[in-house]
Amino acid sequence: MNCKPLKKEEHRKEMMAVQDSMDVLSGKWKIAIISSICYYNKRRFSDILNDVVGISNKMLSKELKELEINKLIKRTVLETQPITVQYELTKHGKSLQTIINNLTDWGIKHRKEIIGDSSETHINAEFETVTAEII
Amino acid sequence: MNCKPLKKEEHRKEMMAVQDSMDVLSGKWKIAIISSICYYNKRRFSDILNDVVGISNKMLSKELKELEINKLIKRTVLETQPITVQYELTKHGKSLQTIINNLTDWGIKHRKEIIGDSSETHINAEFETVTAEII
DNA sequence: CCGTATCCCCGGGGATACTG
DNA sequence: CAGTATCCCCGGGGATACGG
Repeated sequence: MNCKPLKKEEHRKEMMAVQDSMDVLSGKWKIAIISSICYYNKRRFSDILNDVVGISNKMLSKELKELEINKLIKRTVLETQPITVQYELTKHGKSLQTIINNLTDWGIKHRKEIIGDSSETHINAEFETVTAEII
Repeated sequence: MNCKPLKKEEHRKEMMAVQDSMDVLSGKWKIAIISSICYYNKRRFSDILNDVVGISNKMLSKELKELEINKLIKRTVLETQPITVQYELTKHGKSLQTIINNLTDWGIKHRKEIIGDSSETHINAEFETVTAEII
């Protein structure tokens, strides 16, 4: 988005590229998953399931598959008993760090901009726990 | 995502921040809209409707509203006849440029990584035109 | 343990028509 | 022109159960 100096044609290509990135990252849980794996370096299915609060096994399976297709993570089956599976970031996956750091910084700026506050909760956090079953 | 050196608590905060950013950006059309406005500097509703291929007026209206709530764009009603409305990026909106540039660069890298190719079409492009009605 | 299969619901979002 | 209102469909995604 260098805005001004670009010809329309180049602008179109830039937009496609951004969209490609977003397609890879914008799944509901992608970043949380990447972050979990990155934080622990190597991580197993059930561990990630615990790290990423709220995700179902179905979704985790699906998101991991997509991340693998996009070559961001590597999946390794360990011949333990019973079988365990290990996930880790590929080089390509690690190359996301800059992006994620920028998104982090901007997210903090944004929070201040919007609510002038750096409270605990995620801005769009859901509050199911509050509305929990009464009956 | 500085991965290693962070305590769990800080890691949690970082993830929230990234998620805040993604919530703002990951709408189906957000980036295209921002990009359109940025490219032309000031832009009207119907113009954006044309720029962003495939978007409906309903969605455009909705997305613009969200962008405005997040203070990324400024909406100005012009007292023309009939009325026209002008959208432009706020300072906060413009602060996204770094992010979007990074996403652009990464998107290009990613395309090469995945298909070893820099063809014309958007990776996940839909191909409805091909499967168009035969009957 | 690591997923897949099945069921089912809800809301995202398109098409179209209408208003100020 | 710049949206709202209405209708309606489809698939994302949760809960649960099952298989290797």
